[in-house]
Amino acid sequence: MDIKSIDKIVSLCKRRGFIFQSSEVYGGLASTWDYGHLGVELKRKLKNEWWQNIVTSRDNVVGMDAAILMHPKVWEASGHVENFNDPLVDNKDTKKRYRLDHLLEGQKPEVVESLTNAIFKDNPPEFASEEDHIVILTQHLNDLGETGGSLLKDSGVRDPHSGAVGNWTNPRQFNLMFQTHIGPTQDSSSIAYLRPETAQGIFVNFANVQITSRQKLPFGIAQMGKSFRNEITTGNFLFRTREFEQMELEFFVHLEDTKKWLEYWSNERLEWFKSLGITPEKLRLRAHGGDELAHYSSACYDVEYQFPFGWSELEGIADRGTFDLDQHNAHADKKQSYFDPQQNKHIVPAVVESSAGVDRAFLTVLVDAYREEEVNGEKRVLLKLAPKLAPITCAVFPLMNKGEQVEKAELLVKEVRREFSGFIDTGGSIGKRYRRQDEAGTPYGITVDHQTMEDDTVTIRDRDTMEQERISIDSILDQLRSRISAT
RNA sequence: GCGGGUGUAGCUCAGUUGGUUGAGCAUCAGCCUUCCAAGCUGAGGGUCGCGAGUUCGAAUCUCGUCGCCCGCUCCA
Repeated sequence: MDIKSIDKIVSLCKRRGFIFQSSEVYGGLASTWDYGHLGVELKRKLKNEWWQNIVTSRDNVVGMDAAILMHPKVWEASGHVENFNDPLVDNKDTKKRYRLDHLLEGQKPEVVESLTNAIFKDNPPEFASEEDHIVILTQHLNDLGETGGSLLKDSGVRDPHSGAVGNWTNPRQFNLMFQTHIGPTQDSSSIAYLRPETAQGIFVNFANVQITSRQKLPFGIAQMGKSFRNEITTGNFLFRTREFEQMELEFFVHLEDTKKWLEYWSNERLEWFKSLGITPEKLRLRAHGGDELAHYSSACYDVEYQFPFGWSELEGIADRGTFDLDQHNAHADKKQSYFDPQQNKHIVPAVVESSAGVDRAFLTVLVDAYREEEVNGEKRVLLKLAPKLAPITCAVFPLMNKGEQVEKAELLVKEVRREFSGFIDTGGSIGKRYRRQDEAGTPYGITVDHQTMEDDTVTIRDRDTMEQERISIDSILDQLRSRISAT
């Protein structure tokens, strides 16, 4: 599948009612998308699959649902206020952009020294380490504002891409958290943030949930919901957006067991994606290198999918140690701890996190399902969605759009709807109606014909094979059940 | 944010040196009655992304702006 196929999927999504661009009538809002009538069904089914797999089917995981707005101190404790931003600089000559700290790390010692002298003149502070040195330089350069760029240039900071001294812009700070105000007036005391991850809602409720659910280590708390990040660069359709939905599991364990559980959940999560019918060869687990790890994490696996635009992350499974609970214990009045009966003392549990993007999973399912086939010299576009995920499970057609066949079809679609999502289509030739449903990803089509009127049988047609079988109308629900469970 | 590309009907695209925007598909109504999109008749749908400028006249030329795509960076 080539890179163009994302465009084809965007087009199909709009044409069939999966995804529309947000605020389209006002010219659109950058990288925000709305789910249409088919999209919302697919998304709900995807989320239900996750909840069923992570929460409902397990006795050691419970769910919760925290508010999007939280006390601002949550984000100070979590490190997001401090760390969730990156000063960036651009080289106007090469048009390349760098994170300032990464850029400085790669410079020669004399360049760093020259910068240090320029910033601190004659009394530089003590640097605990080389890393600390870079952090402090980055901070000061960022604070310099108007003169930062020329300072970089004068100190001879080179562009790793060209090897030449860069024509640098002033460093600019991007805070990735959306700020808002609580209360009718916008004074500074009312600043709040839209959460950049759902995880913190779980951490600050750890003790509440643990005590009320009477769970013992190891156990998990799961949540799904919207999160917001002011991404510098968005794109690839639904892949990177500023408003997105997460499915997160925080699994609390004894500190010495994190490695074991990290392996366990990494494999569980990879298998889950496979269970959605996604091509296994296009899924992989990739361990993070040391330099890729987030500030809170000591080990991490990504579940990745091979998109037309390359291997990209669907989900991160991370060992966060005791970082989060420690942070809240240091900042908050109320302590988050666990009484371990074996050791007869209070401990701070470590956590293994699995954090998946709903919209990314949605995009993956669509991209993976998209097919163009040649049938009798004609192109057939279909979505080979897993039947359990398809927005419409079964469409019903009267072969002729008249009289008793239509009445019968209306009765049958009602029957289908007792358990599955059904849709009746009376318009156009039967072939055209099958193809419409192929494009929507509907796995089964039931057709009422002349024979139905004589012996109460109908044909059921399979989307993928296009083969039909004649069945009794009494067995429709049984047929659908067994066909779905067989996939 | 910077660089490159792009924007005409729901979708895919035409549109000449500047002169009243077209096609195919889709949609809707009717006819036809047929198990894999192409039968017949008719209808609806566009301030050519938006705003200025040049011009007698702009989809077309210029500038600005917004959205989308690719790259740089970051992440779910």
